[in-house]
Amino acid sequence: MSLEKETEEMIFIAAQRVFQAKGFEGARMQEIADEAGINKSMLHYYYRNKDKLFLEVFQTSMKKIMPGLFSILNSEVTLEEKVVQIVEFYYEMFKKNLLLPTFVIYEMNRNPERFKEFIASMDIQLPGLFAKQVKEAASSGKMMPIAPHHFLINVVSLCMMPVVARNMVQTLFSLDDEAYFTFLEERKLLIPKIIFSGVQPL
Amino acid sequence: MSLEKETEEMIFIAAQRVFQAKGFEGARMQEIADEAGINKSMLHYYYRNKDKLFLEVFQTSMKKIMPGLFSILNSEVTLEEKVVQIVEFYYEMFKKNLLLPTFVIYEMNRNPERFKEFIASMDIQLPGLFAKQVKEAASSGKMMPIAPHHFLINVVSLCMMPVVARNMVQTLFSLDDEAYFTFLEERKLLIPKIIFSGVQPL
DNA sequence: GTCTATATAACGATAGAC
DNA sequence: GTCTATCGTTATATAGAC
Repeated sequence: MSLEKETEEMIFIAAQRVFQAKGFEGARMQEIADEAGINKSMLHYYYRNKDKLFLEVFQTSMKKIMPGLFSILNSEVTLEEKVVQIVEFYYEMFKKNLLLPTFVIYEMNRNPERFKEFIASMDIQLPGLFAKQVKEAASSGKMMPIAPHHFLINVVSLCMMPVVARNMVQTLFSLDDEAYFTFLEERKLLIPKIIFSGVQPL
Repeated sequence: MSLEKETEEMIFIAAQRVFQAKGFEGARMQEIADEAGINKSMLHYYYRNKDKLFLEVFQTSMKKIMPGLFSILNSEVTLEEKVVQIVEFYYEMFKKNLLLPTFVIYEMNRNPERFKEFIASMDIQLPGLFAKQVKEAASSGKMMPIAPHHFLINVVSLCMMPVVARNMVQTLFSLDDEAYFTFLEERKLLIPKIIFSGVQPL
């Protein structure tokens, strides 16, 4: 009988946990092995070296964050609906793994080339439909004129930053874990309001 | 004659650059020495070990980000003016050092206890005046009801995230360095508008 | 204070038995 | 495939001459 798949997957899951918690430089192969409950040399048997193991983890993490965003942006729904869907999409993902966005953002900066390669390999492109919607909404007077990339960055910033800066949020506002999750939940409704109406009364 | 102060300061400046670019785990004492143009053992002579050197850099970085924010929040100006000042304050700082926010946010998560100690030592506290302003604006009908910490996090998120995720922004939108700085400059005017009116036409 | 040389420990990676 | 033992390298840190 063979447990290869199980072992390989256990290693990968352990690597995800350790890399996401400690980053590439801070992660230890020994810790990944301990976390997976197997011998250290198994890591090299299945993934050859630390770089290759990391790359697998990084790419898998990227795939959780980027393609979903772009398929929403490209879909045939209104701008309002897109914002709601993006917020929902991200917060449901973050709820399962709070370390994911920090990991991706940090490792993206540590190795810009690797990120460029990823984007190229996925042929992710800025959706023309989305840009068109933003421009049309502005020219028809329904919205103030705003560059599509500012619009997009605003939504993503309001979603991600409170998770990336989790420790700051919890410490400054004295929130325990439960209160922090409530805080995130509140933002699901809040962010679309801020994007479209700011703090103006309804 | 003695160059102690100069040497110590050169080390500190070099340490800032290396730690902010590579993080604690990625930084090498040798690289800091090279960057400072001095011998590696000088680092230990002046700062004893890597941890102590790092702590100096981290605390100095924190002091650039936190107290200024809170003094604006506590000042006697309108809510609108506070938002304008915060955006101005952060973007002028980031212009000088783009790595600062990423460094602080990342290292804050890597060692939550150290951040708590810092906050305690600075007796930084959530400004009551600011919270009062937000509540009053809501109860008088000028603003929608919004928790003060959401309001604050929204402003900080819109400022910081595009800098923390610089590589993502530049890659996805194909911005060279000059275009990226223009992008940041545009946000100085944009962020207060989004906070108070969202994307509604004026 | 500043250097050279070296101790010490940790890490990634490999060899080889089973 | 999985283990033990170990190699080779690199990192922080220190000792000691000047």
